[in-house]
Amino acid sequence: MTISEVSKECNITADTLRYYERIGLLPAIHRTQSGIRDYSEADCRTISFIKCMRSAGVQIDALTEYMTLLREGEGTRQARKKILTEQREHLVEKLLEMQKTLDILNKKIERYEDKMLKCEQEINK
Amino acid sequence: MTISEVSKECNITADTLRYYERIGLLPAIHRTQSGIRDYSEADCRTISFIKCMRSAGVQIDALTEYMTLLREGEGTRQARKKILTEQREHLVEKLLEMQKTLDILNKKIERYEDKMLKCEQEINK
DNA sequence: TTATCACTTGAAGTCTGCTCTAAGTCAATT
DNA sequence: AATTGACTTAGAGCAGACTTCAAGTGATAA
Repeated sequence: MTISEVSKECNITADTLRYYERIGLLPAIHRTQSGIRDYSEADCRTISFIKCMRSAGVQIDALTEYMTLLREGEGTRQARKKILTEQREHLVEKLLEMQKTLDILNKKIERYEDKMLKCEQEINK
Repeated sequence: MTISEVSKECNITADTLRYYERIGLLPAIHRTQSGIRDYSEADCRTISFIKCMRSAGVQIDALTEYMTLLREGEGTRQARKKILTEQREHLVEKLLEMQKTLDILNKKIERYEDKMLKCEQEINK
């Protein structure tokens, strides 16, 4: 697959894909004779995974570390698992915090609704 | 309250507090004769609210807009409510996305555990 | 009185994560 | 043969959100 195909399929710009490769988040992608990137199915799955993690706020550094270990093979399984569980913890923490914020927002919005209702009643008296 | 007291209480650096004031997210804080910031209880509540929203990823721009409207008074109630409900929608969206990511992470970690278990069994044969 | 300390300012610097530009290559169509 | 269009590169630029710096003020403790 060419960069633009992957870009469309994964909804990620070509610039970002090249950027990810440059910083080592993606491996060196296979090229055609003319030097054009040719992404494999596995590359696509990797990209989807990265996109998912990034959209949830997982830092590029952590992902890069994980991907690097993955390329290093079997011996790094423990280390990879550790990264994933760490990131899971961060995620859970963030989720709780956001839940708390959502509660506060809900209450605030409710108060706005109450106030507006009262105003209307005042007008219709 | 001085900037350092607020800084400690709200767990936000003095630099950030000054920065927030400079960009208009916080109002011009009352000063002592010698020009030192003197935060009120209301200021503190505002700061706590901002901190909460920021930690959930609400953009400074949206908060600034909200705070500006708040200072403009009663006539801006509708507009303020709109901002809050918009931000709530963003939050809910993000929460769902993160939940999805968490599921994927959980599955991936599970697979690591399975594999490791199998390896152990292999060794103990 | 001098040193210390918390505060002040405006501006520059930093970090993360892209995003864009300029200049060029290559393959395919007109 | 020339044009089109998708690709390539290195490197610059940008947005958001701080963070640090340099230089200065003003109150208080030794």
